[in-house]
Amino acid sequence: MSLTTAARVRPTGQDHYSISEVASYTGLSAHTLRWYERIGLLNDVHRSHTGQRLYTDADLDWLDLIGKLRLTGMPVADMVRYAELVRAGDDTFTARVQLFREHREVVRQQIADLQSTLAVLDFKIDFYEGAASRCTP
Amino acid sequence: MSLTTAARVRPTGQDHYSISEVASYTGLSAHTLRWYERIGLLNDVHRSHTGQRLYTDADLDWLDLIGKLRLTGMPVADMVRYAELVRAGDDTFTARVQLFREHREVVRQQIADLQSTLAVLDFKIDFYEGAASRCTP
DNA sequence: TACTGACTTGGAGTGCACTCCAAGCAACAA
DNA sequence: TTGTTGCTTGGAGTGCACTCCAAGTCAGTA
Repeated sequence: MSLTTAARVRPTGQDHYSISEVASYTGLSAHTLRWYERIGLLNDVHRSHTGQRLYTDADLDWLDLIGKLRLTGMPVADMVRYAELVRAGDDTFTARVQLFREHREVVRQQIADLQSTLAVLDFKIDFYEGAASRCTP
Repeated sequence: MSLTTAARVRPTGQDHYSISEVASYTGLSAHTLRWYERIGLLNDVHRSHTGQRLYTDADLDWLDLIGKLRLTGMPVADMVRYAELVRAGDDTFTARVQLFREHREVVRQQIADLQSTLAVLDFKIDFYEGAASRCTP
């Protein structure tokens, strides 16, 4: 759910990255990157003359955003929907902002839920520590 | 991920609730409640003379806790592990508190991730609204 | 030339957390 | 007596998000 041990550095600013460089940067597997492309979550990636994928900085920016949304539990289908809106052009600004507004509420609710759970965890930990200290005074 | 339209009220304080009452209270389905019991996430539930489940207030308390942990994305297997520790008795206090400490860090990281996403969403929404207001001044 | 390693594909497989199904039983209403 | 409702079971099915596989291509090195 969090960072991997990958480098997470954009290799050189060369604006064309191999799939393994992108995998290492994003923490996604090469499999997943190809799958994202297949389902339309990523625009068709440029190819070298031998057919290998060359990702651009714009692709990495997009993957950064997707990664954030994914961390919030947004379903892949919803992210694909957003990708389609972006591809459809500037007429979809209203739809996009609405999608984000709705998702912002979801995220706020999640934060509230997590904070309430955090309170419970704190309480439980205090309880168990209190019990332990009473057992070993 | 959040509340359903269910009642979410403990019916009467009668200390024995049918599976459908518990389903309505917790927002889980009756299927899921039986499944939780089967996998050991819930202790064996008391039965009526006809074999129907009668949940106690203690069961509801437990389900409240499980629900909190579930909201934080704790895997069911980990929750089962905790349930086993509780069943194993007071010798497992240390293990339990360690489990909670570790999970607390996970939850804190999730909150941080969500807040960073929230900032991105705010930025995107401001951007799209700015663009919209420039188009329709 | 032979090998290694990184890449390509479509389709099949995996793990998780449910979710449903078919068949059956008990209590109650018309 | 005949429904209807609500419950029971083990096992099979579902949807999601990957994850892997087999067979093949290409570039670079020994």
